[in-house]
Amino acid sequence: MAKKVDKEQRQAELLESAVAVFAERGYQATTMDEIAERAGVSKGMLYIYFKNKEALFGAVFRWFGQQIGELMVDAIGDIEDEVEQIRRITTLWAEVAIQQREFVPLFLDFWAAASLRGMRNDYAEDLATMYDEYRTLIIGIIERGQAKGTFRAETDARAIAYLLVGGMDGIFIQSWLAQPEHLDQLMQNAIEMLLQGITT
Amino acid sequence: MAKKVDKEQRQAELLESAVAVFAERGYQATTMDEIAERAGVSKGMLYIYFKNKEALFGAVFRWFGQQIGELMVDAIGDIEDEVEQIRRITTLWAEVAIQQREFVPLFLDFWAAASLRGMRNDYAEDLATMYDEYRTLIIGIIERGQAKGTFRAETDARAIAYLLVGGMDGIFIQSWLAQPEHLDQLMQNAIEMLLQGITT
Amino acid sequence: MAKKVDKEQRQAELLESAVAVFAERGYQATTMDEIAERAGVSKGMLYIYFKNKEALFGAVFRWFGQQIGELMVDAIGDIEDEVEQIRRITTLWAEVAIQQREFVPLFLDFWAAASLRGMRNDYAEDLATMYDEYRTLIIGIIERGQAKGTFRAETDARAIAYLLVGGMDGIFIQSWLAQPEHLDQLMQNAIEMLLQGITT
Amino acid sequence: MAKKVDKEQRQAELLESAVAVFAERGYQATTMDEIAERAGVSKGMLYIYFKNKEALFGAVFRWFGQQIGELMVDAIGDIEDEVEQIRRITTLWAEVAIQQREFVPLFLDFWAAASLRGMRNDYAEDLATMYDEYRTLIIGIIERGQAKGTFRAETDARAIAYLLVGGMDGIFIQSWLAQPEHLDQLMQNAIEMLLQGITT
DNA sequence: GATGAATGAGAGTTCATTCAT
DNA sequence: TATGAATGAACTCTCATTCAT
Repeated sequence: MAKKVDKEQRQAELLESAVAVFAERGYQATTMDEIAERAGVSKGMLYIYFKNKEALFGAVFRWFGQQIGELMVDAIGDIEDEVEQIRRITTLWAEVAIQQREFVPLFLDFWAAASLRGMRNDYAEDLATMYDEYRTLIIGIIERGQAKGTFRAETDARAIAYLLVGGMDGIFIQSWLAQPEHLDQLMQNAIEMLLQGITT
Repeated sequence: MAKKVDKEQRQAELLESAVAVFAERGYQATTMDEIAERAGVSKGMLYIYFKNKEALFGAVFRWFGQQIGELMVDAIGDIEDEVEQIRRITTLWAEVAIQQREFVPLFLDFWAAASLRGMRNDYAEDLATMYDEYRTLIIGIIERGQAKGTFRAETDARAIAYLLVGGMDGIFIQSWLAQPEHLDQLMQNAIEMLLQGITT
Repeated sequence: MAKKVDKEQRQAELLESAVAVFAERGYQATTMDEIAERAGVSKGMLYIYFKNKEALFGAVFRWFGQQIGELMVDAIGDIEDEVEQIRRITTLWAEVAIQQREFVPLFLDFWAAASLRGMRNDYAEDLATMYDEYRTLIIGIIERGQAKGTFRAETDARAIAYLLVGGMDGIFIQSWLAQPEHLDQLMQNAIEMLLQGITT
Repeated sequence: MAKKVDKEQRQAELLESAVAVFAERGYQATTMDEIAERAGVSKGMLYIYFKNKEALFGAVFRWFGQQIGELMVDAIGDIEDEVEQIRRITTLWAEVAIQQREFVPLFLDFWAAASLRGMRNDYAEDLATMYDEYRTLIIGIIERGQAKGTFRAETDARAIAYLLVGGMDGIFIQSWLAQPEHLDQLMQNAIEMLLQGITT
């Protein structure tokens, strides 16, 4: 009886349009008109599904984090060896950095948004949580590797997790700016040297 | 002839105010009124010293890059040992990340700005140049270390430079979000493990 | 769907208000606020219907040109005799100059606008086209008159058109400045003498 | 003892610079900075010689009117025949319109300025006076011609003056817009036909 | 006298958000 | 339910004018 398009699907469509426009223009330069137009709905519609522009951005933001988290978990799902798992995650990151190049500005916007606006928003918290999950994933790998004897016992798993997650983010940015020819090789080499430092 | 203060000093004052407000509010949320008020001058004054808001932001940006570059060069100036030089740079970064915590949002804004607005701006280029200099500095250290036999000959100096510079940026962000208790220790540990992988 | 009034009517209303304010104050001194207030709408509304102030002025300008063109064509519509047609056009001009006195400044602004701003605007072109049409109308009358033998064969129709159109414009301005008591009589006399020069 | 440059000469220099810039940019777009720079003096200097921007424009305006008036008087100075005098004035106008093409926008600005700002300014009055002088000059010619029998007794000298002055102004504008190839010929033809109508 | 740094009121323009239909 | 016309606060930027030096 009600409209055919169910709410969830509609929301997903709006989100998709928002992602595209935010990535193209950046948060500030993006107008609600543009998102509505891209989604093929009225502007008023956006305000039914999302409280305001910032909430829409927040939704995009969380959706993205989820996607990446899933990718990471998938990437290591069927691999036993911990060293290989670290390698896979790195490779995944390089792939994303290369293939999804157009979303880098979006990430930078996420970070910028998270760093501001004081206590009002919860971006910072969301982002922190998101990264915490990534680090926890890596810490788990390292610790399992240590239990097996693959990684040195004295390795500071938390430090490695920070360096890896941070490093990959940094390389993300750097690659966007510098566009090195063999980014994937570069990242792989970097990780190998780090692995050399922590494997037995 | 001039009225009160000399032009260079006045420009520096305005820059200082701009840095403070941009760091507090972010580029977009910052108004020229606010900067002028903070500097204790009229709004029109800003437009005498800087063509427009973006140019002012650009000036802040370049000033920052210069500061950090100088800090890095100073930090390793009187040190002979290459391993120690790497450690010093890392320590410096940690110090900056901790002590200048309020400027992290500014950097995120720099990146966000650099990633957008197409070909119009030259932030991206400036930023790329800046990071290239940092990397060149590190590559120089590694290569000198390799010549001395401190670092393994097969070490990919460029990859290390990317990981270090990117990694430090990443840790910068991560530390801002997560506020780990012993960030400096964490970074030091991470670097030690990496050094273990590349020293002979 | 639409809120209250239909778009075309709304546009016409805004145009009307704009005409009034532009005529009163001149292009530069007119503010968008003032136009909006006169129209009883918000300032933002103006920007929905017209891209910017200049575009609004351009619309006013074209609307005016159209009105006058129509008046001229109407004025000679049901008249056979060419001499009489010339007289009618002159009379019309005098009527407009007298009755629509408040719009003279607007015309002067059109001209001033057309003469400036380099290639960016197309006022000059629009204005040239508009006047070309008026001249073509007059040339047509003269030539038909020549074919009939009413006007001398050696009459330079184009020169007459220039003198008439230019002359009327000039008289327009002059009358605004000097406010002669019997402008219509004056113009009629002038035209009669010119007609004496070109009729057989 | 005092400065070498005497006040009058200085004022004339400033005026000259102002004329050039106003003609290039139009009244509104012209900045006091630009005039000062062109004159090679400080901005403050301008305000010593002219009360404000409008006063400067007014001075330019009156200076121009004077120049043209002198040109007209000179043009007919040594000519006896009234018909020829009319022809000379027309020729002069054509010459000015062609050779001083860059000043047309300035005139349009004069007119626009004169037509606005209510009672505040005296442009309108100045302009009216100026044109009145031109017309008086022409009326004088016509009347002398009538006295001699060159022009028909029933000719309305005032109407002719209006048509001529207005017509020439109009042609001025038209020529600026349309840039006809043989403007001088065109104007001459027009005047000849008019003369045919009024000569015996 | 002469300067030009400094002012600040005021303009055009944008766009997130609302709400009558 | 869905729309998109309408709002208006807020922003950037300009420039005539002043006045301390």
